[in-house]
Amino acid sequence: MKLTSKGRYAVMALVDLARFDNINPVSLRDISLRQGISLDYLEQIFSKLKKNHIVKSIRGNQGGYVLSKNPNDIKLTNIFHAVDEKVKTVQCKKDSKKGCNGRATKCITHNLWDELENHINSFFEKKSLEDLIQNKKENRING
Amino acid sequence: MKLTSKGRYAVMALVDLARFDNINPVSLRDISLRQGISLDYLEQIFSKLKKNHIVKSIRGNQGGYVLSKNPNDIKLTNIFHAVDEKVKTVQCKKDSKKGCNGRATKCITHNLWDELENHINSFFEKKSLEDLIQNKKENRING
DNA sequence: TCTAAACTTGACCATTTTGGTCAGGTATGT
DNA sequence: ACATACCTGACCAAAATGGTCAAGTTTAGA
Ligand code: FES
Ligand code: FES
Repeated sequence: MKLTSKGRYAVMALVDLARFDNINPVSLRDISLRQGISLDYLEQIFSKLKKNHIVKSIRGNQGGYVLSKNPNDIKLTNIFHAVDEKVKTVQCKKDSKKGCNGRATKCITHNLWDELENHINSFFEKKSLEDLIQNKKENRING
Repeated sequence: MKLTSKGRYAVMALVDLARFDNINPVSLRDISLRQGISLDYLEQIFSKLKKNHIVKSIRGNQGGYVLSKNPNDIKLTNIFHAVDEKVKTVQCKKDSKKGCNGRATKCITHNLWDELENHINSFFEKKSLEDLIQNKKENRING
């Protein structure tokens, strides 16, 4: 079970973006340099974030991206959903009665994996971008 | 983030095994047929389970595998650890002060991923094989 | 108006991981 | 002796990952 870089980068980039308080658009180039993420890869990620209305783009010189919502309204769930980072504990479809590999029934551990999936998703539903900035501020005060 | 088949199969197979109450050894062939898992693949998995003292093997005719501990003492953590199914939310080493991709410091979201990892692992530490058999029995009574 | 900065799109690709298969063994109960 | 079942290790195809590369389009500002 591992978290892919795409999901991790998406959150990192948005936290970086959120720190600038939406006053000026932030260029991907800046995020790329600060966070050490390939610019080309960031472009792929932000294209998806934009399609999912998490960020807005401002084209042209001095352009860049801004958050399109309040950081409190952007949950990790939304971000992960936008970049196709899904939690998958099973291979069989939820709505189907069939099991994995096309077997006739669900397997004996099926409930367990459902529980696990819910357990993980609940973490993503609770955390918002705001929480991550808060932590940042706390860290700055404490450190 | 997905759970690999290896981890899923390991748990499935052990639940199957645990249902037979350790009286007679259970052959991988039987588990393979009942659970729909390739025999050759099961052998790889059980080799690791054996090395980690989760099961014992009995060779020869009428041989097979038995649990080497009480189902209550076998947590999902132990099983996953045995088959190298790890939870990895980051790429950087925990003990190192360096960040991912060999960067000098940890990234701004590092704490978050640590939290996530702990959140997931806590699920695996709580659940034992016994819990899964219990559920099975309950299901049989209720259904 | 021209140009550089920055967004946009989509094809492409090397490496790694996954989820196995295959071909041989070896041990042991009957 | 022979069938059953464990054991070992090599091998492999397909998918996912984590990008790169090329060729644009849009717009601010000189
Ligand atoms: S997880 Fe799909 S059938 Fe059990
Ligand atoms: S996760 Fe490795 S540096 Fe942040």
